[in-house]
Amino acid sequence: MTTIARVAQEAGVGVGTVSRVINGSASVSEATRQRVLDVVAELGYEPNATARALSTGRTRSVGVIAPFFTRPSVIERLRGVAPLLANSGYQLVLFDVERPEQRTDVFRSVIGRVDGLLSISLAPDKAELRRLAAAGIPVVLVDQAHDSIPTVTVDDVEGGRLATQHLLELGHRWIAFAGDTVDGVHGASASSRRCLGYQRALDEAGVPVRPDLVKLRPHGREAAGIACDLIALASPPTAVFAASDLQALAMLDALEALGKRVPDDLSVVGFDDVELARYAGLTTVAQPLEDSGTRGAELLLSALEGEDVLQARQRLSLELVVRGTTAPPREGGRGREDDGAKTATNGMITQSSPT
Amino acid sequence: MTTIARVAQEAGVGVGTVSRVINGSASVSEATRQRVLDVVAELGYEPNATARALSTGRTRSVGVIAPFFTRPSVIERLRGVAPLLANSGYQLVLFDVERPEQRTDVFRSVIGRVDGLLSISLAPDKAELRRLAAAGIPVVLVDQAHDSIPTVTVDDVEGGRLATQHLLELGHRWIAFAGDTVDGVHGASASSRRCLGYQRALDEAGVPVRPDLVKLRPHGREAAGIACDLIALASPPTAVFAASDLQALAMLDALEALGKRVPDDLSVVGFDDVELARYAGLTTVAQPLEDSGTRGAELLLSALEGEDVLQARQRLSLELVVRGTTAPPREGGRGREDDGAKTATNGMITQSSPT
DNA sequence: TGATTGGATGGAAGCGGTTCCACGAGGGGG
DNA sequence: CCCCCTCGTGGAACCGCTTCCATCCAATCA
Repeated sequence: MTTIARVAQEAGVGVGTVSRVINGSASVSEATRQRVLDVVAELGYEPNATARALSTGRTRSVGVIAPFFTRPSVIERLRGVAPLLANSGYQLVLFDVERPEQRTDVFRSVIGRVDGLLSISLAPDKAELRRLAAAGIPVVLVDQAHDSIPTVTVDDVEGGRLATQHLLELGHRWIAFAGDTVDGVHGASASSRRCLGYQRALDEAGVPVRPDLVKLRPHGREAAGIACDLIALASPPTAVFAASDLQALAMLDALEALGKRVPDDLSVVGFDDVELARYAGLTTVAQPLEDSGTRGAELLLSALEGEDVLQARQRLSLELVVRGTTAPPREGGRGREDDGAKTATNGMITQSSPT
Repeated sequence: MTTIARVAQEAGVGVGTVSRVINGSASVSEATRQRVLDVVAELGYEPNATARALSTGRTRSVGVIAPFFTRPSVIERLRGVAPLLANSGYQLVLFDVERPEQRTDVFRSVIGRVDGLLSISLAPDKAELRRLAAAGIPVVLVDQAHDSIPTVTVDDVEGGRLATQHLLELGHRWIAFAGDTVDGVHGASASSRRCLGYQRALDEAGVPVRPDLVKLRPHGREAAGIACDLIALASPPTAVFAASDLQALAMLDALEALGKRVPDDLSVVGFDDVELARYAGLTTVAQPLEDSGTRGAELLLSALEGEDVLQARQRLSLELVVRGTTAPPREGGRGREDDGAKTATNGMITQSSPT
C-alpha cells in the first residue's frame, strides 16, 4: 500500500503538501500541484479512509439501522434513502438488527463509525441518545415518534382506525387483529399503535373488543399461525386486520392452504401497501414508504450540513386502498353477535375524525 | 468522548493494560482486570472503532457491492447474506452502484474500508483486482463468472435456453427477447448471457433469430417501453422472453395498459423467480437467489478465516417454473411464419440438451 | 542467600492521515 | 535600503488504539 509519505518522498515534497493537493485546500503552487498529482497517478495512490477518519473525526458515512432490513417495507424505505446518499458523498453503512441484543450493541457501536444515523422503526433510548449527542452524531427517526429529535412518521393509530372502519362499514362485527409481539427489538412498535387504532374504531362503533381476537406473533411471516388459530376458534372472525402487509400476505397463503376463500370466508386488510400487495390484490392502508426514506435522508443530510432540523416532525399521509381481499360478511356468517357486549366497553361513540 | 487514556488514568494503570483487558488478551491479574472493567463501565467507555482499525489494519466489516441494491433480485440475494454476516461479527457495508462511474470509484475506495468484498453482478477488472489483492482483501463474486477468484453463479445461457425452449414447445415461433443494454455498470451482464441462450434455442429449433425482436433497454423498469415497441411491430411476436422478472413484470403492466391479454395475446417468460413473480403468476426460470447470497457469504467468511477458497466455483441449478403467463399461441395469431426463414440460420437442429 | 525466571505492567512507537506552526524567500511600501 | 507581509512549504504533533519491549518484583531454584 502506498502511503502519503511515499508520495511525498517520490515527489520531493513534504507530506503536508501532498495532503493539501489531495484535499484541494489552501495554496499550493501550480507546479508543485502538478508534480504531486503525477506521482499520485503513477503510484495509484488512494488515501486511507480509516486514517483520514481518525484524523479528521469524520467518517463520511452514515449509518442506517433497521430491523430485518430485507423486509419489503424496509426495503421500500431504503429505496428512498439510497439515491440521496449516493449523491451526497456519504457511504451507506447498514446495521441490520435481527435479535434484541443487537439493538443496544448497534447504537453503541455506531459511534465513531458514522457521521449520522438514520434509524428505521427503532429508537435509541435516553442513555443511547445522550451518547450519540455527545459524539455529535445527528439522528433521524423514520417510522418512530420522538420528542427531541427529527422524525418522519405516519399516524399509525389513524391507520388502524381506517382499516377497521372499512371492515365495519362493510358490515363486519367480528374483526380480529393480527400483529407483532412487542419484542425488545422494536420497542413500541407500529403494530401496537395500529392495534390501538383498531380498538378505537371498534369502540367508536360500539363493537366490543374481544381479547381472543387480538393475536400477536413475533416475526412477520409467522402470521400464518395466527390464521390457523383464528380459523380454529369456536366462533371465528369474519375479517382480520393485519398490522402489516407481510403478515396479511402470510395469512392469505395460510388461508388458501386451509381451503378458506378470501374475501368470501374471511376479509383481510393489511398495512403498508408494499409492492407485493398490489400483485396480491390486497386491501391495505397505504403509507408512502419510499418517500419516508427520502425525507429521512434529507433531514439527516441537512443536519450533517449543520442545519438545525431538530424541530422537524414530518407526518406523511395514509390512504385506504381497497382491492380484492375485503367484502361484506356472508349472510349469517357473522354469527352470534355481541354475546358479551352490554354497551361499548369504555369509550363514547364519537364520529370518526376527518383525515 | 472517553478515550483509553482516560480509563487508564482513572484506573491507575497504563493504557497497555486497559487495552489488554478490553481485548481479553494476555495475562492481566484478576484484581487489575476488575478495576479496569469497573472504570470502563462507570465511564461508559467504548473503544473507537476507527482508531482500532487503523492500528490493527482490520476493519471488521465486509463490503457488499451491488448495482441497484433495492432491486428485488438483489434483495433476495442479500437476504441470504445478512444473517451470516450478523452472526460473524462483521459489519455489513453496502456500496450501491447506480451509475457507471461509481463502479470504479467503489472498487478503489473500498480498500481500507473493508476486510472482504462480496460483489454481486459486478466484477472488478484486472487492475482493480490487483489492487484488492495487494491490499489483502479477499473478493467473492456472485452472479458473475471469473477465472481467478471464487464465484457463485448459475448457467445463464442454459437458463435462456430453458425459457425459450418452453415457448418453442408451446408452439411459438415468433419469440422476442427483452433485455438490458450492456451498460458500463454491468459489464458482461446476465442479460446478454441469457440472450445467448435464447439465440441458441432458436437456432437449435431451426427458428431464425430476428434482430428486430431482440430489444434492449437500460434499467429494468423501462421494459414497459419494449412492450409498446413489440406491440407496435408490423408483425408482433406471440411470445417474449424477458431477461429478468423485473422486466417481465414491467411488461405485464404495460401490456395490460395496452389492453393486451397475457397469455392469450402474448406469452411472457421471466427470469429469477423473485417473490413477486409468484404473486403475479409469472412463468419464469427460477434461480436460488437467497442461496446464492448465503454461499457467497460463506465463501467470503471462509476466505477471511484464512482458508484457501480461491478455487471455489459454485454453480447453482435452474428450474423452469410454469405459471400463468405462457400458453400456446392463438390459432392464426402467429401469422406469417418465417417470411425470411429459408432454413435454420446457422445451426444444425440438435435435440435439446438434457438438464 | 543470591541468581534466575517469568508474570504483570507501563509506556513508547507506529498505524496513515490532517493541520497547525514555523520558516524562508520574494515583493512591495515607507 | 530595510522592514514587513504574504505565499509556499516542510514537518511535528496529534487523532485513539494495539503491540512490542523494557522494567520491576516476587517466587523458585541451586
